[in-house]
Amino acid sequence: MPPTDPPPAAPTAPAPVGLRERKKAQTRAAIQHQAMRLFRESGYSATTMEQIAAAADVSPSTLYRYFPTKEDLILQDDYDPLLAAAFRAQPRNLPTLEAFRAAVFQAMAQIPHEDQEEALERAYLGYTIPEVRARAMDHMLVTANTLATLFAERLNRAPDELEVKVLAGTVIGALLAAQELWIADRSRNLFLLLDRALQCLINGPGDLAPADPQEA
Amino acid sequence: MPPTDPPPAAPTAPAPVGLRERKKAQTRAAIQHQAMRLFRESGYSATTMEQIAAAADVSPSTLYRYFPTKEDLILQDDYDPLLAAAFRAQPRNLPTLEAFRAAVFQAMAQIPHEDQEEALERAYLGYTIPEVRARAMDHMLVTANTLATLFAERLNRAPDELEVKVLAGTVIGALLAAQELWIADRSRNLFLLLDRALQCLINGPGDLAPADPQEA
DNA sequence: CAAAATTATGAGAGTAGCTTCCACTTAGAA
DNA sequence: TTCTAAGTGGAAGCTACTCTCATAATTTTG
Repeated sequence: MPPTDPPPAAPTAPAPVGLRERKKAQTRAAIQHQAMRLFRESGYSATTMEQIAAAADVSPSTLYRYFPTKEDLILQDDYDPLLAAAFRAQPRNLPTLEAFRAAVFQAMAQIPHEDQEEALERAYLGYTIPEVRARAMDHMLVTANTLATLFAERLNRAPDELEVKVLAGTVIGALLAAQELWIADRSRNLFLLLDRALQCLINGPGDLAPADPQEA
Repeated sequence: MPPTDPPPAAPTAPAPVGLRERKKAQTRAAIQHQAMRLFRESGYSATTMEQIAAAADVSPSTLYRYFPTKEDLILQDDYDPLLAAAFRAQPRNLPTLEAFRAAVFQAMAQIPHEDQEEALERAYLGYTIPEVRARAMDHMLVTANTLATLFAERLNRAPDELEVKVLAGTVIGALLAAQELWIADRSRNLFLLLDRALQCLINGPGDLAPADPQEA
């Protein structure tokens, strides 16, 4: 039911052991790296799949096997499982949203700094290029369902209960709000914005005072 | 900055007066109607743009002039201005979310029943076909910004304030939750689900009780 | 009412990404 | 070493989509 997932195995979860798996991960990384370089230098749409294949020293058919669509070159990563694990590890007495907020930061802390940089660059491209942004937004639906499942699990409720889904939805909405402000001014700290957005959900009554820009 | 919008004039807002405008609206409707029929009969991807053009009795180039992409055949409508107008017409003393809830139903009431049916069918297709869903989700961003502007206007705040954007984001999240439940079981009333989802936002503390499935 | 200006339409060729097919090579296991 | 399975490469086809220019219709103007 959820949207398309990358057929080839994800890069992180099961650390590659065999020689084959290692080469595969290597090829994937090389392709993605070269693609990002070309996008940076020549622009996304001006870069053809053939150019990327050539730069990464593989054939177009191989490229297509690793990244079924051009957008996947930007979108593919998989930090969601990391976040899920961090969330499950939160103490049960914490309110759901607080637990989520903590999980976000713990998960982020596990990602090497250089990978964070790259993820941010991909996030930016993923927002500015319409086709990619569309796919990225689509992935938000998957994330929303993942969140609903996690929340339901924690709350002893069904994942398809309206209230649970709404809660997950609001979190997604907060993420979007933070992301958008970051895109508008990338000198701001995305994670700080994210934290503040979640804080709005936590203490917010959902509604604001009409005129006064102050609410603590 | 917002995603691509349909270049040709929208069908609703300024009621077509001249002969030219009327013919244009007619052609647009014919194309979209034929496209939906073909999609229903043969499936989305199995239907080519040429077939649609032929069925609507126009040339492919004309088809592209009306609907720049295949997805637009499903996505194009413009009820957002209707909603905006309805929201602006709400009494100022109503809390923001309540005003929005009322606006949704007032706007919906203005849409002829048959058009509602068609909109629902398009919404369904727009969710089940991955490429289209991606574009639909992308449009959610535009809607989120529209909402932020409307809310900011009503609250005497800046539209790019985090709290305002978060509020708009949560509304989007609630809409998504309702839509998803409706997709899972289309015999349910989408607007009722939507209402309940918004209600969750209004009275919800944002967080739920852990074990008890009851909260009134 | 007729001519001019504006705008919609049609036809065609061209681009490029995605997708598929088949033959080949290479890595890992018995 | 031999068998098996998987990754790889080359080429071709399909189709969404773009661009240009000539033609036809509609509106406006004289």
